Amino acid sequence: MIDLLSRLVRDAIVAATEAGELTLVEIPEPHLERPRDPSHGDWATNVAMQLAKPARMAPRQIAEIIAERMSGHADIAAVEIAGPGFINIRLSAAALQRVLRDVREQGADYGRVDIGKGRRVQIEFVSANPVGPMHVGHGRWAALGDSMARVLEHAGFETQREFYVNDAGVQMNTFAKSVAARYMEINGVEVEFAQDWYQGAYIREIAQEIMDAEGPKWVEADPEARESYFKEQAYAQVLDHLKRVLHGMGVDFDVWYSERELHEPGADGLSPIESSIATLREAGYIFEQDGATWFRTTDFDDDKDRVLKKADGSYTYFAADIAYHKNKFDRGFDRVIDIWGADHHGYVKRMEAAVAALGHPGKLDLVIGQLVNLFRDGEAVRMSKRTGEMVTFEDLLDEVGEDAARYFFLRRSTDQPLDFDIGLAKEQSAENPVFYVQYAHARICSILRKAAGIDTADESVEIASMATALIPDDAPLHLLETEAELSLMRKLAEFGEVVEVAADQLLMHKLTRYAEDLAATFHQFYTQCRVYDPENLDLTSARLYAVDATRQVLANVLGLVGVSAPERM
RNA sequence: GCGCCGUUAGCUCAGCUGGAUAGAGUAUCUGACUACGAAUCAGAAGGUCGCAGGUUCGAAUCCUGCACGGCGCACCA
Repeated sequence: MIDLLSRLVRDAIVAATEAGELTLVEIPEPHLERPRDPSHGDWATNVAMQLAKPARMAPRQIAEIIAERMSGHADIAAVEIAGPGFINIRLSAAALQRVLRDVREQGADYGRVDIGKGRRVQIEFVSANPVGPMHVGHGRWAALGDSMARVLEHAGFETQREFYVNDAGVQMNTFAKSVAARYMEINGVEVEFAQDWYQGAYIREIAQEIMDAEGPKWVEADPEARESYFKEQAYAQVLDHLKRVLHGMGVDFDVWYSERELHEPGADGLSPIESSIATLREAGYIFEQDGATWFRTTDFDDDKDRVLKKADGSYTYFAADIAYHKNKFDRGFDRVIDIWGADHHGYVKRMEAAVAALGHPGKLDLVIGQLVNLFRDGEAVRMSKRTGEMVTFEDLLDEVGEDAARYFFLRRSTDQPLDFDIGLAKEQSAENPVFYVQYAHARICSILRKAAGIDTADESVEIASMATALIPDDAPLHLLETEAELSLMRKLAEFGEVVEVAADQLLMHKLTRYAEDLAATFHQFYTQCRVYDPENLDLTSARLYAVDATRQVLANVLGLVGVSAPERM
């Protein structure tokens, strides 16, 4: 719709210029926006104000000329000039009614846009270290990244979800030592447990599982052999936990990328890390100093240069991450998105430097999400990974459920810290927005069942096909003309723009906001318009048509959020 | 000390690349179910957009400075 209007405005300007009514060298791309105030119409443009200077005419006079040439189109009910020179456009009822036909025709595909044009984008998110259970912040990234993938797919991108597993660092050794020590304790052997090892109770649980499976035979084993065996066992358990929890909330990764691959020599004898450093060296960004190998990130606006290879010969985490990102681009992605917690934001500059130095400037989007603070009954829940005092994400899911968790995580803009109130998320009341939206969907299904004479308890009926059979294709939609009906259709028409903005700017909270808007608009419509009326079957079928379209769009937006659209609650 | 993010109604937050009288939800008060789901709807009240300058036809939005809060600032990951 916006494209159509934009073209109409532009055509009007071109025509007026050709007719000599306007004197312009260049025709601008008109900017259309939705006025805040509904009395200003469905769309507005300030193009007349922008043209005032180049055309050397008063904005209102230009607006008159454009408006004159726009009116008369079947999709436009009115074109008005307002204020200093705004052109307010009101869509005709016919244009809005056509939206309903689009929804019915396109179904689950309604709202698709094509800003991606088939480009391949990879989204890397969560990427929790495999040394402990997922925490609540990881849950937020999981919800965010997965919805982002869904939205980008809806916007014409080919997407891939990837989890980077940091399974190669010293932390893995610390992790192994911690588990081994607990194992020894279980077997009554006194061991020293270092301050900086993992303190969490889950370490003991992992040790216990190994104990249960294999008995005490590792007590007498060579400490190194024990550690390396325990490392792999514990790692496997944690990875399994991560996959299980993520799958439980509907998040499935296409690729689990192991950092270890980056340290393995390839066909040319060089590991990916070594060869990516070689690439940077050829490009002239590498130097040696104090026995270490450095990457001159200050060439790219970083505060200081960064070490890639330490004096002791080992590589930094950053070196591995450079190799990893080189690998991503080598795999042919046109665009790469990383979602990081705010505690890693200090890392942004150097990563951007690396991607630019590798020859892919501008292809990396770093989304920095603020952290999650858990509250229970107004009290902050204190957590520390080090001391092991924590509510895991799995605990939270068990308590509030996947729908509430995912919905709450997406409700705030990502650069806003999230205060997550466990009590509120659990509450099944109007205070809880996820129920508000789901209720609208369930209510619609109930109306449809009612109109079709189907008992609410009958779960054998598939709503969508039932509705298609119930509501005729040629329902007299021209009967839909009250304000409540028009508002509903306007809101449905907005969905594509929401997808476009969410995809373009990676703003997932637009989805939940729209979902709540649409639900509210529907509830208002419902209050004012009786849908099922045996005395007026024409109007009934037209309204059922609108109601079913609303059901479809609610299902679509909830699908992007990753939350279920229940048919009864 | 430096950097990033934030500061908007009592509370939690929107405000789309500068636009018209700054919006929702919630809390408070008042109304609406003997017809489709009241987990709903309608109305009232609630603001110095942290502070001070600047840019221009026009600023919550852009620039500068300051204040407050969160998070970072390793040859850790």
